[in-house]
Amino acid sequence: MAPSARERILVAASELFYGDGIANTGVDAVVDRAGVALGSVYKNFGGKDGLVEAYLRRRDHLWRATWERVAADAATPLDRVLSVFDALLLWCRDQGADQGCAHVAGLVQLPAGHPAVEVALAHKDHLVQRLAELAAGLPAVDEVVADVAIVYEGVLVRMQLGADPEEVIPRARKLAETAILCR
Amino acid sequence: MAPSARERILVAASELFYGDGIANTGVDAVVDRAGVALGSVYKNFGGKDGLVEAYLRRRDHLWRATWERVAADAATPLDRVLSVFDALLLWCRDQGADQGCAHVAGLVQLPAGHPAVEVALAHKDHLVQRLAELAAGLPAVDEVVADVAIVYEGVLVRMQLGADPEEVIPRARKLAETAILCR
DNA sequence: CCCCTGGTAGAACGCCGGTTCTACTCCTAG
DNA sequence: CTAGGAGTAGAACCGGCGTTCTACCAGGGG
Repeated sequence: MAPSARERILVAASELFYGDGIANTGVDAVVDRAGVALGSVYKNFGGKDGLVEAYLRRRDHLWRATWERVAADAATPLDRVLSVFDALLLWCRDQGADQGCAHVAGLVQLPAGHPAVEVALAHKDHLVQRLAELAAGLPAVDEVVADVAIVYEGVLVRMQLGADPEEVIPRARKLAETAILCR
Repeated sequence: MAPSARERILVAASELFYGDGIANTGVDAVVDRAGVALGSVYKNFGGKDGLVEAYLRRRDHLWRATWERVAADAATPLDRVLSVFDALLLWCRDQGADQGCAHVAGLVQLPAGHPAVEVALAHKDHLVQRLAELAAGLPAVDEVVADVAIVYEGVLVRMQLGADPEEVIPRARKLAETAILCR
């Protein structure tokens, strides 16, 4: 069956908010791209703020799913922490990440107090939280997580600046690995 | 003598654009904070776009100056590449960087084709360019630069997410160092 | 059969913010 | 002394965009 208006809106918003920026994307543009009535946006999300929040929430959901799928295949604690990079490469191959992290971008663009801000912060909290769980078994877990988090955020920005995912993500993985091993 | 209106505007714009976001900061807000007439903004910068461009240009200028000052004190090629982190720590201590990199933020917020976009890109070009020059003498310069760039961008994002500069910058420096040495 | 839910279509409102304009003041170089 | 550049103060314009409202339509469960 045809996807619901809600889903179509969310997909269109995702592409536009991520590609052109949140402030630069009008509700009208989302409506046009989704091929949907303006009212449907307000029926489903209550307004642009709600739409932005749902957009980040959905992206968070999708990311966690692909990461978990990849992490499940990792055997050792080392491979498990480094699975963020494998998941990221997978993510880039079918979604692209040439605008960096949508949640960091959200934090930059949204005014303090915007409902979507806490979603973005929760996304990042979850990142280090989950990294710590996956690193269990390694010595100095906190140190490892802090290092991996730096490299992870860094590679996202580098891609935003035009770096090739296929080249830079493996490099980041290696970088994080030697940081963990050569301590 | 009292600073010129142009300078006052630039300082106020810097604080507001960086702290609250570019799109979220109206020209009026800049005018109020600078204690200046609205006309002075348009006399000096031609409009908000020009002001944004000048804001990023000035920040680029300031950053290069502090980096060069720090880099000049480094004796070995290793210390020279790693001087970005020393400079960053210095920068954070008197300007703060709790919103991450202003140029990356600019790229996220500004529509494609905005005059300030090329300023931001030039800033990042210069970063890797200068890193390569400073790394001269080390084996595999390109690899080193790519790694350091990742770590540098990463630590900026981590600070934006609330990490303490005094803790995370030294960690990033160490991280980059072991990446270079344990190759 | 009917009503409720979800969706459509389009007009209209209202505000915010970037921009422009005019008139006035102060200071300094020539 | 004076002309011009820099700055001020404030009003006014206007376009974009988020939001609201009304009227209408399809379908499925009670």
